[in-house]
Amino acid sequence: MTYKRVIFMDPEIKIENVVASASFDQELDLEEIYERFEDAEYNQEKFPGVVYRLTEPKTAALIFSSGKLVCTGAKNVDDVEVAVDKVINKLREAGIEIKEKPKTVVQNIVASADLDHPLNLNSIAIGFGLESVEYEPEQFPGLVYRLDEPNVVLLLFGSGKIVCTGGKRPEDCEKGVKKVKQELKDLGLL
Amino acid sequence: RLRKWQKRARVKDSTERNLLFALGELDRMSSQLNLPKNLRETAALIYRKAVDENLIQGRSIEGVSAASLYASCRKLDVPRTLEEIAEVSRISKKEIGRTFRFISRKLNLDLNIVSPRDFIPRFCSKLNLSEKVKEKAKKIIHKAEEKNILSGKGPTGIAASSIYIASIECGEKKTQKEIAEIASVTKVTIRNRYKELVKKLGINL
DNA sequence: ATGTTACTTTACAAAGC
DNA sequence: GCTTTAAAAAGTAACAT
Repeated sequence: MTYKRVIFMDPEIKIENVVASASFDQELDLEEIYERFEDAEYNQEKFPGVVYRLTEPKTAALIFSSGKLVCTGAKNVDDVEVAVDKVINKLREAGIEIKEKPKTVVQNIVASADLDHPLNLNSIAIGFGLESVEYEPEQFPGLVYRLDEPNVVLLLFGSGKIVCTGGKRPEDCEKGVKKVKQELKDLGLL
Repeated sequence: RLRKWQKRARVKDSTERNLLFALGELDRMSSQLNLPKNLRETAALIYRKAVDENLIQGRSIEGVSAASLYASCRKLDVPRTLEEIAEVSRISKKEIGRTFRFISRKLNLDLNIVSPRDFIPRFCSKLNLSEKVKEKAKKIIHKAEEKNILSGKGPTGIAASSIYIASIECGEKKTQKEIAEIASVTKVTIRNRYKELVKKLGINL
């Protein structure tokens, strides 16, 4: 840990949630899974997938009859793999044949960061341009800022805290935060 | 050819029927809220523009009407709360809010950011407060803006708290409950905001 | 009067209505 | 479009103590 990390991780971001998807290339009998899992939820009327929660890592898996799966709640990309492995083991223990582990694809990463400096959202909205920003304090306390490169959405708060979402890789969030930080500096708002 | 012509006539027909319905909605909501004529006209202009840009697709006419009305109030810097608009509409304030954000982005309405100051004249009038209270409340807001202690806070809550403080300072005290009802915020919010304003602006009550 | 819980916003996949 | 899942930010609201 190292040098490289210290240098390139500059705008320390904390990954709060990772959403990923995967596909077992086979159909699954959700009724069977629901019966054999002690703690799974399944209400067809409510939602077409089985909801299965893991405590370690604390995540939730949504299992569909098509054999596709969604994993949410992981605090880092590696935990997604751990969670999916546990779901596979659980399925096999329940007597459901799973040929091999599918590739997981990260679909979204939510991260938080702190600029350690209060922000004037009014000035930022005007400085960034009312057309590229959304700030409606009656509806939500955060200022919504959409970036094209990287393709992420940032929520800026008066406290200086930031939420970055929409990234596919941790670097997307890193870059996004770095970019707003620089833009704020350029406008003399930080 | 004849079919094509008939189809066009039918489309034109329904478009006109929808426009009439929307204008009727705008008029109905406007009268219920006692909005002035120029504001109704602005709302109609915004609605027509939304139709021209095909923004109604996938949205209800009532929702776009309510959002257009909210937008026109914003355009003229005499904002109503989403709560107030929702009260005279069948659409929820959540949906009116999303529709409003959508059309204001697409139509480049370039609206000013809502300032708590914009609510002072209307709220004070409803509370029968004097010109002196209005001016004092605006001064409080101005100082708070300079100190940047308003970012992210709801403008109606700040307007309400400023009025609460100003009414006491001017000897025309109104209760938190009275102000809360007119500003559509809870008394808890007024209490929290006024305590913060008093503390951070060094006001002695 | 305070405390807890819950809802607002952002992104994203999944299958089905 | 909606439904469900997760998580953060800060403000406001609703209901309980």
